[in-house]
Amino acid sequence: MFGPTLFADVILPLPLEGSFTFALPQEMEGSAEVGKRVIVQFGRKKIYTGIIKEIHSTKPEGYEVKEVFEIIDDKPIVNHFQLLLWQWMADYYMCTPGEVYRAALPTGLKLESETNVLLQNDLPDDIELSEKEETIIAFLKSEAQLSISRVNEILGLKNAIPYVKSLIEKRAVVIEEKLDDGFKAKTESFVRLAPDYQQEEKLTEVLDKLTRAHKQHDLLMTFLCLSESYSEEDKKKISRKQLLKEAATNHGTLNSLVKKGILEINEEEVSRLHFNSTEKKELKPLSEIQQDVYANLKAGFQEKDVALLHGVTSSGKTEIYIHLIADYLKQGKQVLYLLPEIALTAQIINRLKTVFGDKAGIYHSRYSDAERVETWYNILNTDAENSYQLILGARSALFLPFSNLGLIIVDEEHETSYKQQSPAPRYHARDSAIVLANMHGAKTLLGTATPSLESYYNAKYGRYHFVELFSRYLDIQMPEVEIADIKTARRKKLMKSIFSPQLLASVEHSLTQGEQVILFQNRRGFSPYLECNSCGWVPRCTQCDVSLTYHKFTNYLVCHYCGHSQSIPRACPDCKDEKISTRGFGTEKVEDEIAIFFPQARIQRMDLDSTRSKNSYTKIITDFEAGDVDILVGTQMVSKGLDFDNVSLVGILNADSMMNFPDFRAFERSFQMMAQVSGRAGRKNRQGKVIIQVSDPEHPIIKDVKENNFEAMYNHQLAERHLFHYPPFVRLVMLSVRHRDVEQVNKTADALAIKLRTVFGLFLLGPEFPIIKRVQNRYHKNILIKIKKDKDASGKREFIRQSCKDILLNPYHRSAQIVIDVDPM
DNA sequence: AGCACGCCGACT
DNA sequence: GTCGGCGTGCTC
Repeated sequence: MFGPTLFADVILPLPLEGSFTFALPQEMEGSAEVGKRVIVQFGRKKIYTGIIKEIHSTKPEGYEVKEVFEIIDDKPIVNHFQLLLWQWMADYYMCTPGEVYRAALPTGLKLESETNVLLQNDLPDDIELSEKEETIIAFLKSEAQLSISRVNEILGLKNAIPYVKSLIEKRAVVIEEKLDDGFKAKTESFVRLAPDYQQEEKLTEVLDKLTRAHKQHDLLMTFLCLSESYSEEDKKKISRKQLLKEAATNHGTLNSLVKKGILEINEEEVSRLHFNSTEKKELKPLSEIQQDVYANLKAGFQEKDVALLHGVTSSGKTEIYIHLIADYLKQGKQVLYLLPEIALTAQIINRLKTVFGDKAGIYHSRYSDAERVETWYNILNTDAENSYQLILGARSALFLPFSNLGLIIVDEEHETSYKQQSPAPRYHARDSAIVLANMHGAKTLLGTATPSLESYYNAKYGRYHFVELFSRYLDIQMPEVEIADIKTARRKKLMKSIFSPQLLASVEHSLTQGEQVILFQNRRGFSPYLECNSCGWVPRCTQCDVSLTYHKFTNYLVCHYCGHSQSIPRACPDCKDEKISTRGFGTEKVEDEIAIFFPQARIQRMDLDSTRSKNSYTKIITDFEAGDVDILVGTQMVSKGLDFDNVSLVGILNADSMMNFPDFRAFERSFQMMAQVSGRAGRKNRQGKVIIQVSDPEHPIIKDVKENNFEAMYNHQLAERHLFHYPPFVRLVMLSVRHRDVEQVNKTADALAIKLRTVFGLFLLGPEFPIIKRVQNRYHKNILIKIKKDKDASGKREFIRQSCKDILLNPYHRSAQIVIDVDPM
């Protein structure tokens, strides 16, 4: 007997280490290829789509090999560069290749099976069934098939499998594994002339006959007019939707013409991507300064692979990017332009679309999954006519099947949202972009008005090429920054609600001038929490260890960690007092309070809650741009990617809350945030104003913001990071031990720490409870490891990985969960 | 992750 | 006695 000769190592979308080997049946030997998807059975019944990582002829020892069910693709959908990137990510961020695969592919490309329960064909009617089994059968008679989750739902059980199993034994039902269809091409109906009527004479004849059927006559005429304007290649077809709209008629009329055999309707696949081949505009010429920067960057790329462009807001960075992109596209290279999710606004997209037209594609979470799949295929087919050469996208765009990258731009490089928090892979898109670029021999450009300390350090010490651009475009002046000392104001009873007198006066002034105001409060909701006036009781989340945030609009208390919400207690459960009042303030409260002082002003709020629906975000921005809003109240969302022309005042309501955040990056972040928000003030020909309300006006960070002194802030922070061993001088790895039971968390975390301390010694901090020690009923305890940069980093990583594995092998600890976060933010 | 198996407490 | 909980082990 001859066994199979070829085997495929397959990556499965599971949190399991390594890949799994399947046998390739003879008939697949020719078509199997690395990067193609395969359908395989894994475990007793589950079916998954895996990716072929390698093909070889080494028969694995020690277990029975299963066969590949089917090869899905004609051509690989994942290329060599991608597999390399996945491998690097799994390695560096200490997760499994399956987890990377999960994150990388749009959902429509990874099918997973679902178990369906079906009625046995010749159902014997003399079987005895329990009540629950009867229920299942009754439902099956009306619904034909039920998923396991549906069965659970019907029976109101968590796990109904035993009942299904018993039914199978009684030969009443069968089960089958069904793959979701996943991606489906979109179809549209097209109308064309039937072959018999394609000659002129025939048509005239028909039109004459139709004189009595006015509607049909008109419809046919409309069709002919429309098809006139199309070229031969389109074979004179018109979309049904368009035809009916133009002819202002209904389906019936069209159907009559079809019945008479004059017209035909066909379903055809169409693209979901929008190609509108608009006239492309010429590149705007660069200003002299921009031209210098452009030349400087190009020269820098001759020597270094990464460049950092530190350019103040409105310095025209985007214009420089556009020229660089054009340059790489001309060389036939692909370009990836990464932006944080919230900065991917219509503004920036339109700007690039007008220059690059159909060469530019967009990829981010607000696009449907089907669109993402089409974008994926589009990039895969590099030689196709409509192939994108430039992709504008959020961090996940990193995973697209680029084959020929020349340049990656990471805009707003300092943004923490580039780091994926969960689930694994907890990757940083900026750092991964640099790695990806290296694989392609491409260059990376990091751009920002407020560099991260990491990038700044790399630039300062020569790892990156460094370019600074300090003059604003059209010589717009930097805003004047004023500090409002709210501690003193409060003592002197000068504060009006949450506003300092300076701020109110300035808002008044701006409004009378017909100018717009932005108020920034880095906290959503109405109040951070409620508190009982007599006993100090604070409502807390039942699942997590946090106080609930009060949302006035919905009149609910919401947990910002798990999303749990509940209504407001009428009285304090502890002391029965009915006086419960709000403490602190969020965007909602700012919105309410400012309305009291300026009742005639049009106020709009922009935060996670007000932009939840699909188009609300764009609407708020267009309204604000159009001048339909006087005061915009928002969280950090207002600081991203918006170019407003008429904003003369920016108010930062509570700088303390950012600076007092217990994190070693708090000062860096506060500085960046304040600088970014300030950048929204002062456009065109007048100087804008920024008012920062803060309790400690003498704080060095406040001083640095006021003087717009980047250097001072960076140098001071760098010195501190150096002294206390924090990034960029060391690499951090955060281990989070989680368990339902506090005692268990303590014990497991301690055991892990002891093991790790043998290598890391004093470079291990903790274990300690984070500020939020319980999330969704699980206790967390963190261990922070600092890895010195000069040492063998990959060996250390391996040691950490192994230690976690060892701990979880110990029966005493195995019920705990350990989450590894490399370079946590 | 998902699933099966096996052990233990609390109810018809 | 069985139902349903959860801990444990395995998947090419």
